[in-house]
Amino acid sequence: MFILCERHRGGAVMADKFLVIDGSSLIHRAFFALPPLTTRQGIHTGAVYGLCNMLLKLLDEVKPRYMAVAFDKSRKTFRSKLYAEYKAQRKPTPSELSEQFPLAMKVLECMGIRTLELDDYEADDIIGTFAVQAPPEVDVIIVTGDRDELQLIDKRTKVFYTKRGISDIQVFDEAEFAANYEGLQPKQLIELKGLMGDTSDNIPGVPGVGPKTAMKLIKEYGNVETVLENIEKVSGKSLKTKLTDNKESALLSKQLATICTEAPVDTAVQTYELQPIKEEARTLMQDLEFRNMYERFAVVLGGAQDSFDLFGEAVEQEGLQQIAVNTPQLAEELFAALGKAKQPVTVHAQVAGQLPELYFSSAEILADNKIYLLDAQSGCWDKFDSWLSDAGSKKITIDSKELYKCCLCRKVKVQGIVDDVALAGYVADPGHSSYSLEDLSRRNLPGVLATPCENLLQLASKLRSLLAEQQQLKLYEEFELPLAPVLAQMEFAGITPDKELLLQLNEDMGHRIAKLEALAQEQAGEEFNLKSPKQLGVILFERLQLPVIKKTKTGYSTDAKVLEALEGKHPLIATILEHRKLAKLQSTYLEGLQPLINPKTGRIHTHFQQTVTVTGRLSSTDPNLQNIPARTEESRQIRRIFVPGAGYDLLMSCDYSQVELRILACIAQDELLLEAFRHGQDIHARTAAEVFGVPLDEVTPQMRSRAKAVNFGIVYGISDFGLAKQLDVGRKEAAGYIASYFERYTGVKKYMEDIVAEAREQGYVSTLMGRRRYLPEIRSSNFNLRSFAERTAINTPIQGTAADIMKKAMIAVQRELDKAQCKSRILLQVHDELVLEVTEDEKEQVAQLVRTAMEGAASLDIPLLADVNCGRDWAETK
DNA sequence: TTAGTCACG
DNA sequence: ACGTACGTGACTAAT
Repeated sequence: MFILCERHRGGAVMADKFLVIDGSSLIHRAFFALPPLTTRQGIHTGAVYGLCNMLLKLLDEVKPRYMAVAFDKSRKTFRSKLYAEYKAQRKPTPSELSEQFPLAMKVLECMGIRTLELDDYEADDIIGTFAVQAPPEVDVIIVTGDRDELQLIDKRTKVFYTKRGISDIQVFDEAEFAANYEGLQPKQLIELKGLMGDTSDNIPGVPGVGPKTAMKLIKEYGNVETVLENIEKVSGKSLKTKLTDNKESALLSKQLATICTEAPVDTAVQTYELQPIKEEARTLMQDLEFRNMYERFAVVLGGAQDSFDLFGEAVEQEGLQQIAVNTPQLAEELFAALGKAKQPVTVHAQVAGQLPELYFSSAEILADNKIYLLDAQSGCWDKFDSWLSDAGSKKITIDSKELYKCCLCRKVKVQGIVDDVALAGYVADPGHSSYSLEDLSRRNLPGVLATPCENLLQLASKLRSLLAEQQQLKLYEEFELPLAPVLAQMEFAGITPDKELLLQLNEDMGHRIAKLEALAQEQAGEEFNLKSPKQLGVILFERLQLPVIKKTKTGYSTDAKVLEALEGKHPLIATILEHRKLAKLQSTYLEGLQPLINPKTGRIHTHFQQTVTVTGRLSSTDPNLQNIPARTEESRQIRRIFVPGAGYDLLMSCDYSQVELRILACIAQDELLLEAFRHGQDIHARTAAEVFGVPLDEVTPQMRSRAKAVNFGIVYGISDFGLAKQLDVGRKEAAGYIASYFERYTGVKKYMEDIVAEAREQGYVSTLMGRRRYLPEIRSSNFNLRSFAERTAINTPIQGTAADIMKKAMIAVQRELDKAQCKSRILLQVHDELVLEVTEDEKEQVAQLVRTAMEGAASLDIPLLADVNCGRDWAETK
């Protein structure tokens, strides 16, 4: 979402960062530190691969606005230095190393990152020039494996120095430098070098003066010149002689060690601004066999990503003209073409860098061998807003949510999207892992690989007829298609975190974890990584000889169940359990959420995936806001982080009460279950009464909790083993519960048998709304596979129907909010819960509206119930 | 990249 | 006589 990713400009909160990389020293480091990776053609790529990985990390962490990579042009001294290392380490030859430089430069340039080299200058000098001449409002960060460059540190210039290898970075600013160099100024580094010299750089210095003496002298006199003026005051006769005899050498050495800050390079910082990655980089990465590298860069730099492959390729292959709409004439031309289109127009939205782009095509436009590209910077976009929001102008797309979002940035509500082929493909068969244009075309248009526009048009018509055949058109048109704009609104809105609280909780958690770590080391009697199940296994089961309860494929199991069983046998166990819990909370929720707070909006914009799950549920990623802790009081504190944003007063949580069991009752037509719900009974207590054969008012809390587990188990496709494990009772006892359950709930029992038989016959199961899931393995002769498919057959109609109902509810809630022109809005969906942001004055109205919409989303034989709660944070809404 | 672990409904 | 609850995503270590 470009508008949200846009950098702060003017009145910036943070200064722009200029990342200046010493390509030579890093390649050198990487070359010797990393495994000698080669391609099939025998090209050494290890060092460049390492450099790329490092850049990715830097881009991600530093988020620079500008970047340049400097290389040494004259590499003679460099080479001789390398040869010694080569002899010592038996690594690839220096000539192979020198080949790394042009390769690295090629890769960087291909990605759109500027590289620099200059005759008669070293990388140092180029870097020094940037450090001094970059505009004062820019922060400069130098990344290097060369300690000399520490002399460039000043208020706005930091050095990331790579210690051994390239992954271990030490950050030097003025304070860190002082701490490492006994209080010297960074600029005094050259004075040190002037006296002690540097053999690897052929700087002679004063023979016989090493780091210790040099440091002492410079600390006392400040610079080489003053030292030389005061030779007679220096203690030690031989030192006096050495200094006297090497005055010239000392002064020359100082000069040699001084990095030039006036190299003739282009210092106009704008020309180093990072750009979205160029498409050519993809091919080069493939040639070099760098897996995922292009995509990883595309993520940090921006640029076309996967689902658009086909567009890019087709444009080239077919010799189509891609027309960037950036003049009023071209805008007029496109506008006319859109007006003339008899068939729907295909629109593809994507975010390149920070800007949304729309690609337009249609059968007619294609006949002219054209594709139009419109971006937000062109100044022509306004003209198309009305077309985009005109319901009569039919549009076909893939990923309509992205299109909605791109236009929401401009406050335009897109209408007239008649097809989203990804959603169509997903409804037709939700079992695939990808619904990209390429994969959809491969699966549904065998042998036809045309232009993206043609593929979209063909896919839309083909999938439509398939859906009609499968009686899924309604599901597609009335559930999935209209849900997309609702999700777009939710993602666009995002949810506000209380950043202060987040940092506070993180700090507290950090202290608690540190204490536990120390305690664990003490209790174990040795140091080990608590986060490593493997190391922990060795400690527990070999050193401490604790009984092995469970094994995994690779060794001992150390999961919470196992640890709980061992609790009490050794004090370490309790420490580990506590540490695990806290470390999880910290890394996933406290640390993990921070980078996902959008700097522009200050909010967290999750992504709701509409084509991921096999059951029809949504999923949430980057971050996953559907698994924020809730189950224990302590972990629920994390939910306090989520608060109403500016202009809102409360969060409102609306959740369905027992949807899945209600749905089970209806699908199974089980009289007992239906009756329980009709009478509004506590469903788990009622189940307990039935299973344990006692009157409702004699059900104990333990009986109720067991019955609750039975109810869950039923929905999952119960087994005595699973239930026994869950309840921590014997298998026979669990089997007994199940038997008595089925004795009472005969409708449920029959449903389970029938649905498995139906799945076997048809090859799929369906939800009440006709959503299908194919289960080919239900006919497998492999017991495991078949059993799994059978449990799935039982669960999917229940989970899937619940998902369908929630989708319908969301569409209704959004419609009603819009109709009533409410400011309040939906932010999150957590399977059976909606979270909204509301204003105090709309509170009652919205509560009423949401409850009505949710409870009316389906008419079953029994009523649906939704509970509504408000609070000043998410934890309070329970 | 995979396996283990654990957060949610 | 098989070996097991359904559906997700993120983080970490180790390959």
